[in-house]
Amino acid sequence: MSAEASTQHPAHSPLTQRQEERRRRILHASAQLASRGGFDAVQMREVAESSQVALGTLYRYFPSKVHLLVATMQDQLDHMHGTLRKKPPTGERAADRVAETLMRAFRALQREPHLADAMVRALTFADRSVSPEVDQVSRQTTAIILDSMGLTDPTPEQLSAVRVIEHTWHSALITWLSGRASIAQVRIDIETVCKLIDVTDPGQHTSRTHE
Amino acid sequence: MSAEASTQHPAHSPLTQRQEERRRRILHASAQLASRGGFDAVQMREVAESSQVALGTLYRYFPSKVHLLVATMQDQLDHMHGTLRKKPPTGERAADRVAETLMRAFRALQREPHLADAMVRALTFADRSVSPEVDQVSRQTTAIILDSMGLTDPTPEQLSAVRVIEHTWHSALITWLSGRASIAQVRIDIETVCKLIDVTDPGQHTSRTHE
DNA sequence: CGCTAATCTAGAACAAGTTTCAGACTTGAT
DNA sequence: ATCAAGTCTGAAACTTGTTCTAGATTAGCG
Repeated sequence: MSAEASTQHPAHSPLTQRQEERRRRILHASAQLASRGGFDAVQMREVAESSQVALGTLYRYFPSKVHLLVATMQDQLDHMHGTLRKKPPTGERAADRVAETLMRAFRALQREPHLADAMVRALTFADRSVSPEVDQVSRQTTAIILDSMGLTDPTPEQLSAVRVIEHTWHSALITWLSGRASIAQVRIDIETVCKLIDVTDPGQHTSRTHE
Repeated sequence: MSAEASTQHPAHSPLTQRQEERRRRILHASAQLASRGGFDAVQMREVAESSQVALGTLYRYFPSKVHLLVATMQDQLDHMHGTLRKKPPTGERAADRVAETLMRAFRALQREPHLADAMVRALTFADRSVSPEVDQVSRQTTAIILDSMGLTDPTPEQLSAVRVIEHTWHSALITWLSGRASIAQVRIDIETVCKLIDVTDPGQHTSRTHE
């Protein structure tokens, strides 16, 4: 409950270069193994070996497998946010742009379904001990959605809609990953939930100034 | 890939009475342990011991911990559906009734937060091998929501809205269970997503014939 | 440079999910 | 009642996440 814990994590004090490199190697190995076989294929011993780090060290950097995978997700999300920024969505209405952005993200995940599996399963399986990290992922996701809406100063109603969109996004992803929903179904769900954006702000002409 | 597997599960042929009793004992032990300490407290060895069944037998009835917990959820859901039926929601509009029903279910879960944790974590962590069982839970949830709407013959749009509501329900539950959202926040999310019901069918006077 | 604290390593050990196996018990059909 | 097939039991073994330990290495500092 206290502000910051002990000297456990190297992340708390600025990392030396070698530590930064270790951290990168670990995340890379994690993503690589995840890409192969999903959540189960990310075995801590293998991650340690692949990244040329002792098992104990791996656990010093990431206190659990879930922490590691959530950190991997943060990493990938950062990457994706950058990519999405470069090609902003083109829809007229905010709802369309959000749906477009999420479907674009979804297609990216489809290219590495195993990696997606590992990350999303970790995210939803995370318990309280991972809350800060999961929250960070959530904030990042919110930022992406708000970005695509072109909003800098959302109303509480809009924030609620975004929250629900995120819920739907995660859950729809899970149903797809576990083979219980088709890609088409995911699209429908996303498009459906995006209607909420228009509901929370029906009057506003949310089309962007097409530069 | 074939229709039905080998003679693995006793569930496939009708159970004898003793088998039915064993199954009940197992589910009871599972729920009991889950109520104590959530997902982690449901340890297969303990479940086996509590229900006076050999470990191997437990695995014959439920091929994994996740299968067991999802079955536990089915069980609890059946129970809850029965309870909810007795006191139907009273709201005027369909959206209100759905929100009321879900909040009622939510309050029930709050009474056994550890049990809720075990069941929901299992549900979202389930992989493809549990798809049929998870699907069953999903159908049951859909039935509860449609019931509360008072619909017997929903349109595709309404079904989409219900899907999104379920997504939100699961995901909001997870954020609450992992301490990242307050009860108030969950209520807001549920109420927000329930607006979709009105969107998918704005004209219709969805108030029930108050008998 | 030489010291001290922190970090890293290799490897053993532990915990809980899952599998396996030999033998005892039930069940159903004849 | 008896036999065969299927089921249950108890216990050991195996897997993978996690923790622990003793010693080597590194980093920061006087």
